[in-house]
Amino acid sequence: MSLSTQPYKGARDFYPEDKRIQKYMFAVLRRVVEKYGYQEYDAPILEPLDLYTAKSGEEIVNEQTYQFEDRGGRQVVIRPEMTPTVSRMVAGKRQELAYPARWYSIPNLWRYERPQRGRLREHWQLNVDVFGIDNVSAELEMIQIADSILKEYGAVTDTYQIRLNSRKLVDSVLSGYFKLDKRVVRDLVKLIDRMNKLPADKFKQQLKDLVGTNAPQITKLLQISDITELPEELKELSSVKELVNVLDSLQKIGIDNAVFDISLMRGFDYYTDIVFEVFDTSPTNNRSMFGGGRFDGLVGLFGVEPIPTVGFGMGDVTLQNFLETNKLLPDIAPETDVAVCVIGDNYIRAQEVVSELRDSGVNVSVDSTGRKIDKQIKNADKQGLKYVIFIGDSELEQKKYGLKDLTTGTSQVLSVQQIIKALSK
RNA sequence: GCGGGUGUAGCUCAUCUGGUUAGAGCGCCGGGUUGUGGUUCCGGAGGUAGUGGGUUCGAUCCCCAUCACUCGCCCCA
Repeated sequence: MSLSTQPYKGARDFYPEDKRIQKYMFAVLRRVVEKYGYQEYDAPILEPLDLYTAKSGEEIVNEQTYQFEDRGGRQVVIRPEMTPTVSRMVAGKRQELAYPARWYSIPNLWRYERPQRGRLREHWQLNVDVFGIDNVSAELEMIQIADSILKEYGAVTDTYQIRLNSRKLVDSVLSGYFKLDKRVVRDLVKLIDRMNKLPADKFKQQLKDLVGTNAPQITKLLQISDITELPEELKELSSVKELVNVLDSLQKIGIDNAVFDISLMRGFDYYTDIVFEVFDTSPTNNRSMFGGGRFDGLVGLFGVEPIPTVGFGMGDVTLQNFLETNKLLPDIAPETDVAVCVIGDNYIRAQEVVSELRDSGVNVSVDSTGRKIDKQIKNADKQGLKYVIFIGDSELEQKKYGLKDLTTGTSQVLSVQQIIKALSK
């Protein structure tokens, strides 16, 4: 029986060509987020179990996380999300942080479930959070960042859609306006969340079972596509006014693909107010690429005064699907700039030239195999390198070396300094 | 956790309703005389058909189990 070469179920190996793509994707994320004044943090991949049981649903923690008992008898979880961790960190230094605190991270997260398109067991997720802002400028900034990220990749606005809703609004409507029982509200929220996945008649039936005579009115409400279509009495709610404010502001700063979606719920209980998601509009990736919202209560779970927080997360798997579908991933060159073909027994003598190149910031790999030149060139080409340099007896004597561009097939004979110049542009 | 699909060479796939030594393209390796790849020509290696069991004179093909991949459901961080 031989060992399998496959990576663990639902997790990916990153061969150099894959890692290059990831590096590119993350570089864009970091660049944009840092432009907005966010600072990077990190934390351990392991957390104590009760960090999650304190605030998430039982099922998620018990059935969808990797847990174990460590040698000291502690219940440990491999982090399935970053939000509890960052809340923990902020709570821990609550007194000494400068607010608003703008933080980001790109952690790898694990969840135990069946892999499918856009959803693996291990993924990386950009987490962007701002702590200490209690007005909608924070929500606005989050959406602006999300939008900037996609634009930085070269995405055009009709390939994605930003959807907004408000937990407060939904709550006011269902418990206030329709006077529904708390338990009914909770079930209804879950049902609405699945609205677009259920067949229309099935949804209708379940809705009727849940809310009885209110069904026609709720159905009507769910069909609203623009926030101005809400009944007049609801428009007076502060939650509605805030949403209108955000939507208007987005228009003003040039983001015109944001819409109100009263059916948008998001799975987590910890959201307290405005929530948003960015959807990939291509039919092959019918998923939200990222989502977030306001969760003012989390930091307070650690026994300190609560801090208003808005944040969002964005997974690398759905993002990569989006980028691939829209052909937004460039060809990414390897880290190595040039391969040196050593001709004859000159490996040691070539070192001086190689060092000079490296000292000038050129990434150089040296073929020390001693095999024929055509093999050496072929190998460099296969690795995706753009240049090779030939170093043999005559070159070392004349201190001039052949520089060959493998993409064009042309070559020049140059001094080391000239090579450095040629490679630096 | 539940359901559908798939599993033949490194990769993409053939093997026509079960029938003798399972094929192709690409890739890989070697060569076309000694210091320049990608084209072309010649040659070559490589598969116990995911794994285990069953039916059959005979199984890549049918049945069961199992594993993996994949799509969807549940759930969604």
